[in-house]
Amino acid sequence: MEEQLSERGKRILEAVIEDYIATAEPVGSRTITRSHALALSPATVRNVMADLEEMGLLASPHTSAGRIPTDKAYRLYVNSILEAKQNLMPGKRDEIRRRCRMAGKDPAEMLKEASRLLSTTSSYMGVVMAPRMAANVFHQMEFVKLSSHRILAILVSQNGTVQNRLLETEEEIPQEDLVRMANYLNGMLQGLTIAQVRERLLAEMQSEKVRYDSLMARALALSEQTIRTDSTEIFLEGQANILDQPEFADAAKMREIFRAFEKKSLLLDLLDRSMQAEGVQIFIGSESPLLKMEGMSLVTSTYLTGKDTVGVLGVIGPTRMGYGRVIPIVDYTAKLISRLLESE
Amino acid sequence: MEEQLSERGKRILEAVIEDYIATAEPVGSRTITRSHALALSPATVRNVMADLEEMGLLASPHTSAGRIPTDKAYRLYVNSILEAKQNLMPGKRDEIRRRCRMAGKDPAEMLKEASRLLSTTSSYMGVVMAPRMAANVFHQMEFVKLSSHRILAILVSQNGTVQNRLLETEEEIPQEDLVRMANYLNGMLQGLTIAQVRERLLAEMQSEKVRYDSLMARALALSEQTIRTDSTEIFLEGQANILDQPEFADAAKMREIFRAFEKKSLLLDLLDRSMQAEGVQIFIGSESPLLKMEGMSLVTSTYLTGKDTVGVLGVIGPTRMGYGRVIPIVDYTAKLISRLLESE
DNA sequence: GTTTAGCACTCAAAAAGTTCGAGTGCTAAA
DNA sequence: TTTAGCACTCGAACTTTTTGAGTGCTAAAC
Repeated sequence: MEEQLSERGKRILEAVIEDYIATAEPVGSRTITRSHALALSPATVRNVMADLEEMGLLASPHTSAGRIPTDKAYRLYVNSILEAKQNLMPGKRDEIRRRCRMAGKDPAEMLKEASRLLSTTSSYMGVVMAPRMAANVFHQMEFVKLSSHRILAILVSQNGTVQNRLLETEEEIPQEDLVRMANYLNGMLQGLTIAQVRERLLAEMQSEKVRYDSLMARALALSEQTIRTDSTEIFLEGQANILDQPEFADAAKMREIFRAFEKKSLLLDLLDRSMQAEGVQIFIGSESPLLKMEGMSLVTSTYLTGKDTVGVLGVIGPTRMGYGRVIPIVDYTAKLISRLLESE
Repeated sequence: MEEQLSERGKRILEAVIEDYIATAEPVGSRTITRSHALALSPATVRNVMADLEEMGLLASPHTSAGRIPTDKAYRLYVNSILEAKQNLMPGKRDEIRRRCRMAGKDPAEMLKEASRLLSTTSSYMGVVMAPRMAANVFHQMEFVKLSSHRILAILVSQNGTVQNRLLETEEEIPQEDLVRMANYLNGMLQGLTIAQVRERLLAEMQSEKVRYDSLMARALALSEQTIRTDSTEIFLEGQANILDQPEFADAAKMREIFRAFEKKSLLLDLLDRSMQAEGVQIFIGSESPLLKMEGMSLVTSTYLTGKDTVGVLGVIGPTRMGYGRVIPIVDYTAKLISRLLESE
């Protein structure tokens, strides 16, 4: 634990990590001297590896197997990549752009597409969390009368996000009233964020003047119902990709993982956390608070859809993940999506 | 193949199927005499089983194993269940109703919820195909101006289905014009189905009078863009459930299945087919045209969301599925959804 | 003082060999 | 027609053996 990491140690550690990422097999001293042009004999490498093991950077599954990197080693490795700030290979960049057919899609669809994009280009799972509705800017509200007692409420945000809700009313409300209600609300709520809208509606419902205007009261009630829910959407795509990872080959583990991701609330926690900081962030295996994330890592980046509306997207894969490849993909995709979504 | 199925043969076949459904293990003559109160010795059962095998209803994986039912046997079995028209256990019925919290949801969300419902109550996969948009009845169209060159088009069907599309315009269109355009279109398209709307728009775009009214022309163009796509949505839920099925325990098979369902087009074909006929339909393993469906069966039923709008929902599980349980679930859910969705 | 060759040792995985028992088909008696 | 009896089959599960990649240590080489 004490000793400082020498330059040579660093190179060997890197070699182990890269080999392990490539093969998913414990890496032996021999393999390393062959694949990575180090002018060292296996014996020397062995010595160094023993040191690395002592430092908690490598572990051996059993005596006569090679070494595998620990989470601590991955962390070191990833940090050095992040520092280097590698650029995305131009080929990949083109691929991403090409696959990114977003024309005419509304934001929700675009995010789903982005998730799919992340999953196919990384060949792991893509995940995108939509910005909290609360941060969106109110643009317009509309009440569409479907039949005598059914009204469809449509809430449009400035960035094009649409939320609708089907409302059943006790008494029939005439069409003109619906229009007047919408006008009244649209005037009142212009330019507020959805969170502010919510407050404003509640405040307004308390106020004196509303007491005597049943139309307004009703308008407030309806809009309040519409805006009440704020379920953050998460788009998780490419789950089948993780089936290809040898570390999850056994059925029990697979099941566990799929079950874990079925409850999106876990994921939500994690993504929420990575929304705190800007830019690319990485959670490696045990660093994540999700027990079920054992053996998995998450590479995320924040993206913007407007001034204050920030969402998170990223890639989930095995801890043994091609970080060098994935990090730029996530980074670039986040920027691309920000560009495409930012209200002009 | 020749011989007719005797009453006794039928009972034994049924016993084999039910045991196999319960255990997923080949069923031996012994087991049957024990579990199903047949006053017969194993030897007799063996004789009968040999006959059944000859008829192509049973198969043995190898000499010293029990027998498993063939798809042909399942077909026979399922038909007899369908004839019997079992009712859903009242407990299950309550469970379904209770879990079915649909208040305030728009149709798309309700269908997704229904799919989840099917999956949890059956413990297989739930699948719901939304009715083709084309069959929906046009109710209203709305253009919301988001910024100078971005317009959000919202298309509302009579049943509450909403479809929106983000449009970029070359030149800025003033708000009043958007309102006039919407009014013009809404007047023209009232009460038509979406399919008819599409035709009508195209026809109108050809007509003389539009040539000289650029506003109308633009209105038509925008609405045509909005309505152009008709991607049928499919909601597939509970995929993790099939991981619990012993027959898919091995990783390769799982992967194959997940991959197959990732492309929803395959599923679409199959569901489209089952939309031809009314009521509960069953596709057993090899009967399905999907090669990948090997070992899987599909129980579907049509549902209605209006007069002519028909969708399909159902359960996908292993061929070795509890049909007696699943069929009533699917049947009842279809009816429930029809009731909830039918425009009052 | 590193570095490396050499060597005994370890241990999982693969291969080969055993045992076990559920299940069969056939025959002959009930 | 049914059933008891019995020899036979064959995969699953368990054991044993073999194999070889990999290790740690020691002592010689640089």
